[in-house]
Amino acid sequence: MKSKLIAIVGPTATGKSDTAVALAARTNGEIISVDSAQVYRGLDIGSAKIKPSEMIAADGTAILHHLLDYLDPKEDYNIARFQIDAKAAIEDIQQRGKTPILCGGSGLYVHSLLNTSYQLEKEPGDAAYREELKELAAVKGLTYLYQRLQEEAPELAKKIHPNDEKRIIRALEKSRHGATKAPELNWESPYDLAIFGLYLPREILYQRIEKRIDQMLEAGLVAEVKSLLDQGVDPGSNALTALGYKEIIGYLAGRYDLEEAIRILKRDTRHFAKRQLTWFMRDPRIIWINITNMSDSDRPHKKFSILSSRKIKSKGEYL
RNA sequence: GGAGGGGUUCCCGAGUGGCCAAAGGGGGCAGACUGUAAAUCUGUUGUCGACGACUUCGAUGGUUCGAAUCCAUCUCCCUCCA
Repeated sequence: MKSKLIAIVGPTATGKSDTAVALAARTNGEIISVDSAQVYRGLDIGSAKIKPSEMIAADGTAILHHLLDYLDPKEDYNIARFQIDAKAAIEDIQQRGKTPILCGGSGLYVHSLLNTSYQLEKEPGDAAYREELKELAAVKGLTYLYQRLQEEAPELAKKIHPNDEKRIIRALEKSRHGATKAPELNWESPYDLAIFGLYLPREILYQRIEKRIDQMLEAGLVAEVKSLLDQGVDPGSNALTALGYKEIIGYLAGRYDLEEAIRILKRDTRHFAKRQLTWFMRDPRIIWINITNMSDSDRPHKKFSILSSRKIKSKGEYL
């Protein structure tokens, strides 16, 4: 018998965090953040991390959050580590008799938890070899690497575009450790699963994104980035290449003015939201909820009542 | 008032007689995605009953078998001189 698990997904700026808190309060749940930027300490404003005060539900229940703020921004991170950490958190929550609620917008990370085909432990990483391949790409050209991949692991090469350096290198890395082909995608979940997607029409979504970015600026995003830099975090680090950070860094480095940085950040965030949408729309298990006509104040409640009463519109219905 | 430069597809910007529905970039839209994923990469972007047709390169008229490209007039913008 599979154990129960709830997930709240959707593009950025749709109010996933609030919804998850409201839901957790009613389901005796704890929240696991599925977000590649919010794992870092000090990335608060730009990553739109939930504040401690917001972790208290309307009825006063304090909701526990996992996988937030547990990494130094100087550390590198990856999906394999995330999978281990998140699975441990899920198990921990379940053992205490609570309901794990996944909440986040990193599509790949969500997949790695909810699809049995993601057996990352079978595909070890090889940092040294990766560096070597990067060198090779720079010296001999990407085409050379791609051809090498085609010879070594044609099945792997088939799924990768010749321009996609990161994936070519990773595939070569896998091939060296015995992989010959990519795993099949499936929608089989290890859990008794309910995934809810928060949906907003594109136009409204984009408005909310812009508004949220303006608020981040007001809340001191520039100062946050400066402080991270002052702490010696490398501008090219994993943490600082996140949205909201790399754009402000460009401004601080004098590559353009603040106005331009904001423009770029808004644009990049729109692009990101689209990618998130593309990712989640593929997943046939997601139950989509159109939250257009819910105001900010009643959103958590309404969202919750929709989720709990199961008066849910399916993807097909609202589209 | 005089001299010069320029108005190109959503935007920027190339194109100086046919190979131009028009390079390139941006933006938009769509997609991929299994150890950097808020990353990386791809496709598409005048209209249509669509291996063809139609409309487009400030406007109008002309030259030519053929024009975004040449000529004339008009119009708007920019620079310099007065």
